[in-house]
Amino acid sequence: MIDVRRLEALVALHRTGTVSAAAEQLHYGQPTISHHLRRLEAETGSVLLQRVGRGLRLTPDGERLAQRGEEVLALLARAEAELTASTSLQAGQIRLAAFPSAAATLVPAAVVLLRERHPGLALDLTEAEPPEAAAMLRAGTVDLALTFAYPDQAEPGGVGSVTVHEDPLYLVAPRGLDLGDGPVDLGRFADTRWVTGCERCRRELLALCDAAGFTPEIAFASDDYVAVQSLVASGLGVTVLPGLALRAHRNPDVVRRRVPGAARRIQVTTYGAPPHPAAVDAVAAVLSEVARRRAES
Amino acid sequence: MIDVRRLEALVALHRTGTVSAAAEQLHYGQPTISHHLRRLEAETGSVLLQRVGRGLRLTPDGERLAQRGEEVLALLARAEAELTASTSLQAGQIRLAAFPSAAATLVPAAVVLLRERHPGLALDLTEAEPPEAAAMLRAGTVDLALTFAYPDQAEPGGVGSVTVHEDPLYLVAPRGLDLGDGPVDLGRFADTRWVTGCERCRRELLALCDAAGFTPEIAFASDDYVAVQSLVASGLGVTVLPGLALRAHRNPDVVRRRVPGAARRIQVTTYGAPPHPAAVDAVAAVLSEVARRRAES
DNA sequence: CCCGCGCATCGACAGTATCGATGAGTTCGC
DNA sequence: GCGAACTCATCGATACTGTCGATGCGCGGG
Repeated sequence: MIDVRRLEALVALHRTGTVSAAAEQLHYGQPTISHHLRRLEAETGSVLLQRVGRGLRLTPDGERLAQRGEEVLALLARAEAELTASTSLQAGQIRLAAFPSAAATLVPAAVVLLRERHPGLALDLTEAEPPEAAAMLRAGTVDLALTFAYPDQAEPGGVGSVTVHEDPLYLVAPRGLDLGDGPVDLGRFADTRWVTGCERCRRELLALCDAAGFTPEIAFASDDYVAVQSLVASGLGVTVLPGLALRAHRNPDVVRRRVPGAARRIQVTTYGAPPHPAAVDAVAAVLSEVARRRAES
Repeated sequence: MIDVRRLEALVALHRTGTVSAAAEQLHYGQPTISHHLRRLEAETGSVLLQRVGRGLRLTPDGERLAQRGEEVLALLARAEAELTASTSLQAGQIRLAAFPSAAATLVPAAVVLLRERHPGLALDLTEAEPPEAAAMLRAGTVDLALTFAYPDQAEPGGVGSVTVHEDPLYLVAPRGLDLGDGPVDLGRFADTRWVTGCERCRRELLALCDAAGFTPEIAFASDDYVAVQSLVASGLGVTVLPGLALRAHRNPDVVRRRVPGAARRIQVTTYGAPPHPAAVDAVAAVLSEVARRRAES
């Protein structure tokens, strides 16, 4: 493989016309350029240069190689510039996975903030529930994920998460139902029919009801929080939904009350251990800040 | 500037998936690849790799850089291949300057022979009288030239010539003129009107006539040997033409006789001193051989 | 004819590419 | 659950070479 430094010397010679000028342009000494040129000829087994008077001239082969070399150097410079742009957060494409209610709430806000802070960074969003998101991180399909986890839930392997928000859970009931004031007791709904969300949410619901001393009768399950609210509004039963889902969409025919002590953790999840690429850290920071603002409001 | 060897390590890692396999592919030890990757990250200030389990994975930045690196390596390989092809005479474009009568005789024969010997080499012909040809060699416009010189003529500076053929000179007269047998004596035409060729040929003609004891009356001058023969055929006068010009074109209405001891040297002229690029030497050799064959026939 | 300019050569030094040996962390199988 | 095997990181040693300053050589200009 041709040594690029030698090519650089040839290109500089081609540009400047003399070895000394080439050396100056590259901030080298003149013997260094001479050395590289001689080695380049020896290593390629070609005649690239010709002494003429007190100067040098490129042979046709040398001329063509210098042109090729210019392309190579340009491509290298371009690659370096791209990398620098990405490292300095002036450019880049970050692929983000987020669960539906975050995709509808946190992500749009994060996009706005990211555009403000790092105009060159672009987000590419994919909707995915936490287990899929972890799998996508492992597979390298996405660079970053917004996930959630319920208390005492183990983290999937290979990924690292930082909790950025505690998302309280709400009991959601049809509008006609009088929930009274103060904290709500799930036990009141032991004999009511229930609607529940995705697999993981259903497990958490079962745990909550178990703590309240009963086993709920599940009438319907859907991971679509809009559909779930519609079912509740139509009087099919009650449900428990996290705050973000209710913020993303609020059916006017349902009422809600916080379930004391019940919450899920909203997490920014990355693959592997730090350090992460600067762009990944930047997007993670923006997501954290958006979540924190949401928590304060 | 990014070091290409480090890029190579990154590309190999990208291709193979593990450092060890990359090392094997590049015929290096594993610590060498590790070293290059670490240095690449340090020198670019980027996070390109991530430890995962007992292996490594490329970050998005690393992935992009690996792709760019692949392009760079491909371009380098291509440049090297082109150069090798040229050096081994499998490809190449040689620019040749030749004076008109050689362009019409020697060059076509050389093209045929060249195509036979080195099918990859291509000739690019420019017509030029010897002084122009020397200037073009000096300017780098052509790589090789066919020139001619009369005896005692000094060689222009910066170029080197090898004589490949002695081209005899002929007295050319209208068909009706009886030239008799045996060597022709220019003195016979002291009172005839003369036609002559280019500047240099005219000087040689004057020298020949001077040696024969008279000064010719020049009725017409043209560097076009076809036109000169037409003028002679129409009875305007007589002329002296070299063998190649008569071989390139022979007006049926003229007769010729050798001028004893008069000849011009046909030369292959190159720029500067050897060594020359292999392709230049190859074309020069073919031109020499064609000229030698012509001399023998 | 001599001076200046440009390249080649030489010797020396520093930087580093490379390797083998070894250590640390992870995965897999028994 | 523990050991074996695998993968990468680290370390020290060595040889290579990129780089420079000094100097020699050849050519062109004053």
